[in-house]
Formats: sequence, C-alpha cells, structure tokens
Amino acid sequence: MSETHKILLVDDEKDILEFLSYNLKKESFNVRTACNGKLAIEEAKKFKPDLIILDVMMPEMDGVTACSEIRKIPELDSVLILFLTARSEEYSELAGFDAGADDYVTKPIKPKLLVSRIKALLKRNKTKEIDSNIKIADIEINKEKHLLLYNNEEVHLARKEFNLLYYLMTIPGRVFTREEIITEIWKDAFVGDRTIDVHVRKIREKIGSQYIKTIKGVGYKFDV
Amino acid sequence: MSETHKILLVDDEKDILEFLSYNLKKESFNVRTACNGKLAIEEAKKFKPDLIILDVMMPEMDGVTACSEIRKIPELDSVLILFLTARSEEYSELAGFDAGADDYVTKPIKPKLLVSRIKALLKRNKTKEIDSNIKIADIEINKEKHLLLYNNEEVHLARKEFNLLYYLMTIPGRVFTREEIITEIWKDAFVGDRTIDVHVRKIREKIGSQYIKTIKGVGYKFDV
DNA sequence: CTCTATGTTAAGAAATTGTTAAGTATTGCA
DNA sequence: TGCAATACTTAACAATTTCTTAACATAGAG
Repeated sequence: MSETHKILLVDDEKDILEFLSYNLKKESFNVRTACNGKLAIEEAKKFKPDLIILDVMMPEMDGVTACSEIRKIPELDSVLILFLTARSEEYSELAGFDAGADDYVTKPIKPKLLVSRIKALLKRNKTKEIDSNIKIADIEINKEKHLLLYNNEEVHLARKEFNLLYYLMTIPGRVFTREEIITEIWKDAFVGDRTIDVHVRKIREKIGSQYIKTIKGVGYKFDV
Repeated sequence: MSETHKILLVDDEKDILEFLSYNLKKESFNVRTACNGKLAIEEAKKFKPDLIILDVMMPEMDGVTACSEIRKIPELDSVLILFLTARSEEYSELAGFDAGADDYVTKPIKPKLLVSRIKALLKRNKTKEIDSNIKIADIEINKEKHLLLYNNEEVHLARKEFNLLYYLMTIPGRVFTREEIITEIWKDAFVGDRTIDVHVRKIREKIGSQYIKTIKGVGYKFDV
C-alpha cells in the first residue's frame, strides 16, 4: 500500500503551515497548502486531495464554512476533512461535525499524534474502498475506477447517475427513501422533486428498467 | 427510522459509568456497562454492541489491551471502539490507534461532545441496520426491503396496506383497536369509517382471509 | 330478530412517479 | 482562456398507482 496520499493543509499562520508541512512531508505525504478557506476550495478542486486539514479560525472564510462548502462540491465527495481547533472552542467542534468533518485535533498540535490520527482516518477510509466492487447479476460496479459493466460491456454513467446506482447497490433489496437518497447524493442541497426520477430514468435507459424498482410512496431499491 | 444502537460502556469508576450511562440513554441508545477489560470482553460477546467505549486506565485489563483482544474476536469484527483518555496520556492515545481504536475522547468528558462524536462514528458505519424482518407461518414481511413473501412468493402491497399489515404483525395475536391503527398509520388524520376495512380487504385479497381476524366491536389482529 | 359493526364494490380524487424538452451549469480540451 | 460537449436541474404535463369515499350488502352479538 505504498500510494502517497494527498493532503491539503489550510491555516492562516505561516509558521504552522511550515511546521506541519515539514512533518507531513517527512511521512511522505504529498502536501500542498492554502492560507484561507476561499483559496483552499480553489486548490482542493485542482489538487483533489484525500484529506483536507482545516484550521477553524481563519480570515476570509472560516473552517466550518469552508467545510460546508467543500461538502457541496461533487468532485470532492470522498475527501476527508480534519479540523484544527483551539482547546477552548467546544462550540466550533460541534459545529464542525455538523458541517461534515471527519475528525478534529486540538492545538497545540503534537505532530506525532496528528500523523497517527491522519493515518487512522486514511486507513478507515481504505477499508471502505476495499469492497468498493459490487457485482450483482450482470451488473458490476467499481467505485474507484468509476466503471460500470453491464453484461461485461462498459457503460458510461454520469457522476450523479453513478453515485445513485452505487448507493442503491450498497444494500441490494433495501428500499432507500427519497430523503435518504437526497442526503447521500445531494448532501442536503435543495433539489426539485423530479430530479431523482430523471436520474433514475437515465440509469434505466442504460441498464434496463428491471433493476431499479420503484416502491411508490416509499422510495427506490436495487433488486434482481 | 428508530434504530437503537447498542453501546457498551467500560470504566472502573462508578460515577463515570452512571454519568455517561444517563447521558447516552437520554439519547435513546441501548446502554450496558462493565467495570474492567475482562468483564467487558465477556459482556461484548453476549451483548454484541455497535460501539464500545473504553477507558484507557483500568484495573484487571487496561483499555488498550482490551481493545487488541476485542479486535481478535471474529464475531465482533465490526464493532467500533472509542477510547476515553486523560488529557496527559499522549502515549496511550497513540497506542490506542495502533490497537485498533476508531476514535478517542479526552477527559473531562463533555457529554454533548461525546454524543456528537458517537453519532459521527455510527453514521460513518451505518451499513448495518436493525432487523426489520418478521416471519410467521408462511408470511414473511421485511420492512427495509418493503417486501412481502407469501408462500415464498413476492406479493405487492401498497404503502398503507404494507404498513397496516406490518403493524398488526409486530405483535401477533394482539388485537389492535381502530383507534390505535388510525393513530399509527394515519397519524391522526381524519379518515372515514370504512377506510380501514377497505385496506384490510385488499390485504386479505392478497394473502388470504385467514390471517387478519376481525374482533367485532374491538378491532383487528394478526393470528395464525 | 334487530341493530350495529363490518364487508364489498366501484368510482374518482389524490398522490406519486414517469417523461420530455429546454434551460443552466460544469467540465474537458484545444 | 474560451469553446464545445457533457451533465444537471427544472417545469410542465402525462401516466400510473394508491387512497378514500359513498352506497349498499351482510353478518353476528344480544
């Protein structure tokens, strides 16, 4: 497992950036930095890091806000977010989890501990991705490669379609409510009533309509 | 979506056990306790919790050792482990992650924060759901899959029919009054007198009339 | 036997989902 | 960067299913 993870480090204090950057690079992470929330979002889009370390207190855009914004960006849907907070800021900590943080570490930062936490986070995430391959009947889906095989033929699905199908396939047979689907795929953004249907229609167009079943008044399920 | 998660709380200090137990039960978790590592392992095997909260410092068997032991038990392979540590014990913290901890929280414990962390952990792990399967005679109903098997054949029920049958089947043999049924299925909306009857009729049409029995003047019950 | 609670039926009202096409946003590439 | 292609969302309307009701039939307790 010698792949180098990409980490985006965001803090307004140059000293901290340098200090952490040095410590993380020593652990052979691929590190980039940004000095406020706005720049972090821009950089994240380009860099596509595995993990973003965000300071809660920053000018321009604070960490919690930045976190919420990042969670809305589709291409960054699997990025991990770790907060840095001062000991005293319990409120921020709670708000951070609400905004979608995966972990937090309090200042003053002990580099050994931070590295340990980072590795634990990345490890936890890797476990998930090991079984990111689902094969049911003649549908095979691979999340890492963003690939769908239908009758052993490659079928292209757009990102939302792919995520939706993948989500339904995580527990075949189980009905997912529209609410659950929106929470998972759209991260609670407001989307119109027909949006899900349209995506379902497109998926059905590509893999046939027998797999995704509508349970009227309840939701959708993937089933053979 | 009333999934109650099971939490096993392990600490040698009775005060802390009670304090945390109270706070977790308030959040409608299903809580059990143990006062050292050895007992925790025994209890975990029986209770099969979703999450174990382990104090690092304990007599008999400390938290880190207990964690390592638990990680070796196959039937507990998906259990989450959260450590409680004193602020000063950085070493333990590191060792904890190595031993397979999923998270840790430092003492003194702020209950709101702990609950927030617990929820974040469980959410991350939400793959498994409570078992919503009921099987009686040749009727099998699965709420999660919104599936009714009658003689192993799939029978389609509309939402209200499904909910009604499921409700009656939660306690076979018990008579549910019309009032109870309306409260449960219609959430006190005003519906005419014959509405329940019509739904019952439709269910009987699909699974035969022997299962749902009318107790005139009282209500309905599911019985074999 | 009678009276009331329940069963039955079919119609249409209500709710939900499907479909299409057009407008908007995003992305990838030159 | 700007352009073209792709992806996403929405709105309007169609299609379908589900739900409720009303009217009448029937059955069972007392």
